[in-house]
Order: sequence, then C-alpha cells, then structure tokens
Amino acid sequence: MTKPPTPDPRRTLTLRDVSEASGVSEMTVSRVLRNRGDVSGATRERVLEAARALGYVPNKIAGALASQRVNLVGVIIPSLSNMVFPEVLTGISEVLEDTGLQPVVGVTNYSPDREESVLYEMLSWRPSGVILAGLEHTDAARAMLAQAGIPIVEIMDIDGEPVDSAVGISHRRAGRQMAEAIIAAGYRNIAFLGTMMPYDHRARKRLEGFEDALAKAGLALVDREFYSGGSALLKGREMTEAVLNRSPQVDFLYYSNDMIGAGGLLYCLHKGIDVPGQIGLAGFNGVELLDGLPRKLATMDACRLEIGRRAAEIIAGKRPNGVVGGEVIELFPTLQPGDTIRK
Amino acid sequence: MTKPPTPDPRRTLTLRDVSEASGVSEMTVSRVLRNRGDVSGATRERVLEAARALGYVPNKIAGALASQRVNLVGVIIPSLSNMVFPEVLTGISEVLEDTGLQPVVGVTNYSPDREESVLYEMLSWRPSGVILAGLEHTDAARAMLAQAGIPIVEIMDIDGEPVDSAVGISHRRAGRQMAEAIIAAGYRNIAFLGTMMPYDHRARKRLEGFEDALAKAGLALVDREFYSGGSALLKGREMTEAVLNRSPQVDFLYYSNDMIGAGGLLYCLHKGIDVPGQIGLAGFNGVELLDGLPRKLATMDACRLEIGRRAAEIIAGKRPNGVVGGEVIELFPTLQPGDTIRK
DNA sequence: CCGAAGGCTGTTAGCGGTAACATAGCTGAT
DNA sequence: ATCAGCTATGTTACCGCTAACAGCCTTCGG
Repeated sequence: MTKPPTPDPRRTLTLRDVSEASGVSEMTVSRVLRNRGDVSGATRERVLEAARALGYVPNKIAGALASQRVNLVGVIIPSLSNMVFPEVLTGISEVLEDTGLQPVVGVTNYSPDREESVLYEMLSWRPSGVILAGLEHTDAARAMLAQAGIPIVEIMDIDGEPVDSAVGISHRRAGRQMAEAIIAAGYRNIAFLGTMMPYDHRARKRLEGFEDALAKAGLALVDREFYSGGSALLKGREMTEAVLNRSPQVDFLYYSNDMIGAGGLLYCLHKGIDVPGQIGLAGFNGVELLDGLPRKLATMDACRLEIGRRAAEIIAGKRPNGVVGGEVIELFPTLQPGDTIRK
Repeated sequence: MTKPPTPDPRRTLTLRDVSEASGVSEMTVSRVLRNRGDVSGATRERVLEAARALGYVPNKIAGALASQRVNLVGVIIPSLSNMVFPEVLTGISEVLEDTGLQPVVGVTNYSPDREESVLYEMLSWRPSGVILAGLEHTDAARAMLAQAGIPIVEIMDIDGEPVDSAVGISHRRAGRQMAEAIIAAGYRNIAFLGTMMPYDHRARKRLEGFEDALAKAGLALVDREFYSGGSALLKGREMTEAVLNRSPQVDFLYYSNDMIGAGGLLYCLHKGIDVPGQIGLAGFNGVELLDGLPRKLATMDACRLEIGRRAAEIIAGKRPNGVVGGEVIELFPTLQPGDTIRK
C-alpha cells in the first residue's frame, strides 16, 4: 500500500512537485526554469531532469499574476479570409519571434461591436501591447485603448487620429495616385467595382481619394458596382459583366481589391476584350496570386509585411504608452502597372 | 493638496477600486460582473454603473488562477496562407461563440518542433481544450497532450492513432477515390504535381492512396513534380509546363491542392489544350476560388467547415480527457467532377 | 411568536507562481 | 584569523480574484 511514484496522473503538476522531486525549494526550481538568477550547474541539471521526467508544464497564469508580466501581444484584425492579414501576421511573428513576446489573434469580421468585445476580452488578459487594424473604433474601444497603459499600434491606415502609435499607408493617397496614373494613360470612362462593407474604411478612403483625383481632372466615375460576400473571384467576373453590359462606353475598371480584379481580368480575357487597349484594369493589394494570372493586373502593394514588422518593433521596443508619445509611421506603396494599363 | 478623484490614471484598476466606488465588498462586485450568485437589483445597478464609469476591465489572469477555469481553447494549425485553415477556424468560432469559450490560434508552419513549442506555450496557459491539425506529432508533444487532462481533438485526418478524439477525413481514401474516378473516365497516363513539404502528411497520404488505386488497376504514375514555397498559382503553371514538356504522353494531371491545380488549368487553357478531352485535371480541397475560374476544376472538398464545427462541439461538450474515451468522427468528402474530367 | 428557509452580503483562505529580502557557505585580501 | 563580498539557496509576502462558508435580515408556515 505504498504511494505510487507518480501520485495522481490526473492532477496537474505544480512547482512544488518538481521541487519535491529534486530536493530544492520551489524558488530555486522557478529560477532554473526561467534561467534567472544564479543557480549552480549541478542543481540546475537535477531540476531540469526532474521537470522533464514529470512532464511539468509551468503555469503562466500564476506566473503572470505574480510577476505582473504577460508575454502576449493582442492582434486584432477584421478577417483571415483575404490573404492580406495573414501576411501582416507573418511580419509581426517574424519580429516578435526573438523577443519572447507572442501574438494572440482576434478576428472582428469588420464589425465594430465585435472589435470592441474582442478587445475587452484581450485586455482582460493584460497583454504587453495591442496591434489592431484601422483607426476607426467604437468610443468604448478607444477609451479602453487609451486607458490600457500599454503600447497600442493601429495599423494599415494613417488617415486619421491614432490613439497611440500607427503604422500604415494613406489609402486616400493610394486612390489618388491610381487615378492619376489611369488618367495619364488616357482613360476617361472609368468605373469602380468594390466591396460593399460599410466598415471597410480603407476601401472607402481609397475610393474617396480616387474620386477626388478624378474630379480634379474634371472627370467623374461613369459607373460603380458593389458586392459583399461570396467568392471574390467569381464576384469579380459577375460585376464586370454587369458593368460592361450596363455601360458599354467604360474603358477602365478600378477594383477595390486584387481578387475581384483578377476575376474581372479573367472575364475580359475570356470575352476576347483587348486589355489594356480597349479596357484597362487595376486592383489593390499586390497579392501573390496575381503572379499566376495570364496577364499581370495593375495594382498597388499595401506594404503588408512591412507594416506587420514595424508594428511589432514598436511594441517590442516600447515603454507603456503615455510615457512617450506615440509615433506615426507612414509607408509608401508602389504602383505596379503590370500589363493592364496602357503605357 | 487633496487626492484627485481618479487617483492614478496609469495604475490599472482592480476589483477593490470598483468596490470602493460602489460601497460594497469586492466579492459582491465580482458576483455582479460574472452574473453569478444572488445580488439585489439595486446593488447590481450601482456596481455596474461604477465599473462602467471607471472603465474597469477584469483581470482574467487572477480570475483564472482563483477559479481554476480558463475559457480558452488552443487551436494549432500549420499555416494561415492557404485558405483551408481559416475556414476550419470559422467553423470552430461559430460553435464556440455561444459557449463562452474562445479560440486562441497558433501557427506551426508545418514544423513539428515549432508545433511542440507552440503547444507547450499554449498548455502553460491551461486552456480548456486543444484542437490541432494532424495525427503526427513529436513524442514530447504527444506526451504533453496525453498528460494535459483536457479534451484534445486532432483534426483534418483520421488515418492514424489519435491521442484523444479526432475529426477528419481519410486522405488515403480520398486519393484512392480520385484515382478510381480518373481511371473510370479512361485516362491512363497520369502525372502527380504536388507539394514537397515532407511534413504535409495529409498530402502524402492522398498520394499514397492515389498510387495504391493506380497500382490496383495495373497503372503507375508516368511523371511527378514537386514544389515548395512561392505563389501556388504561378507554381501550378510552371510545374504543368515542365511536366507536359517532359512527358508529352500525359493525359491527366492530379494536383495536391486546388491552387496549383488552378494554375495548371489556366496554363492549359492558355495553351489551347483541350480540357478535359486531351488532358484532364483534378485538385483537392474545394476552395471557393475555383468558382471564379473559366472552367470548373475537378476537386474533392475537404469538409473544412464541418471539421471545425465538430471539433469545437467535442471540446465544448466534454469532460476532461481520459474521463471518457475519445471519439473519432470520420467525414466523407464528395468528389466534384467539375468540367475537367471526361464524362 | 418561533424557528426554518431563503436572499443578500461579507470574510477568509487560498490558486501557483515570483519579487524582494534574508541567510548560509565560501572566497581572498588584509 | 577576520571580514567584506560573493554565490547559491531559502523565506515571506503578496499578485487580483473566487470558492466556500458564515452571518444577518426578511419572510412565512404552524
């Protein structure tokens, strides 16, 4: 009736178990497992051995509570389904990798309310920083961010007032630039095809900038078409067909993202339309998918990787917010004319 | 020199602050904020008001430590960049939404070592459950999973021995089925084009099943081509070109995923090849992108949404693992012949 | 009019770690 | 030999919250 070597395999292990198994105090075990403070080589070995043998996994909840330090960075993005945010995440992970910080992702589906609740949930875990897409948030969300006492980085967009720091591009400027390039290439009957989501502020700002530039040249959109949901590639085909049927005079199609642009391009090629002679096309984002298309769609890359990297660097290298004012980093997307704008 | 109403806006608030502001004990505040136990309507109002006014965000770290309950579910997947896992995540989120549980995502980039460390990190937060892709893990990872004392669900694949529960499809069977359909359609000179990743066990199993079925019909692959990294669509074009140049007799191209399949399809159409007369094609996954292509690629959907849902249901409705044996749920993908296999 | 049964609120004792300080050996310079 | 100055380890007091239980005040049946 002796106690078995592994007392209760169900109960989760604590520092105490390791400390008993290795004959030192819990504090020493803690020091070994965190590589902090001086511990003799012999003890270190003994402790590590015991921890490994038991299969001990430290309890970060207790550790975080005691040390008031949490190695998590909240990352809040609207969606995972369009390839742009995963790339931002890649940039973030790359940088955080060797800082001991770990990203935790939350998705809002472009809903401000959902963003607010995801943020609340995240802050309740007291992360070391928060990175979130966009500058538009509910009042409550802004208040939470401002109160949090941790570095906050708003990414993707810089047309607005950040709570703390921001890294992104000017979507208004991006829209303007594209319009100018299109006008310079001689197109005059321009249509816009884009997302309907009222909360995709960046797409909205691009369109605003685009129309501003058109107006400055005495032009206006001759048609526009919106969509939401579904396969973007397919929607691109359908919308393009609709626009071309409705407005045969159109000679340029500006898409709010590359995916629907690609659909439109495939449609035009299929219909035997002369691209870019008869009709020109352009999208936005610079997604890698475009490389595989029969013709290269004109686009503007959104600096996604770089945005992720810079945002993470700010978090990794910063003191709690308020201590120093936030910085705003503007990146400049490059226009990639591809093969769908006349030279 | 009186104390200002908001003592130190930097210091983060605790229950005590709310309790002082509302004139009740911390315990009562706690009860109100968690909707647990009996609290009179009047007190509840007062407390909520105070909490709101102060902008209090509860500290889940302390809460979790005290209650030994964590509302997180770890989800470990190989990649975010190929659309299949985001869809699984959607299924998971849908189900967890109304259970109070919250998914936390970790990405392994198909590296077993990375998977092990991500898992370790996650377990150290003592989640209520873990969902992870695949049945192949390092020994240490398997040991951690078995010891964790929480429900574990391995997803996507059921060809192997799960640690606890599993939800997925048989990739061997999927490969076999596709081979049988191809052979039945009269193709005989079949090539495989796929990923090189040695750790994409599911792609490997599909190929194994595929070759088994070929062998049973007295056939063997006439060519094969592998890739890794880069734009899948572009790779699909390039690989297809390479195979067709090298082995002109090929009459069917089986791709390990839809993306490279789509690239191949675009290439064939561009070259004026008769699809599916001269050459047939098929992919795997059933990604929505295919809907937008000029011709529908034959594929097999991988039941991604359903897998996510079922996995989440198991976690949401289950007692700690070991208490009841794990269950294995096999789903059956349907072959979608599209327009790229002869009738 | 009493005691049982609830409803509402407070008190106490941790959860599993870590910061900060205390302590015991051991060195080597004086 | 003596003691400052290490190094290696232990002790104590929380971190912010919640489980469990204790207490008070009503209410109500007998």
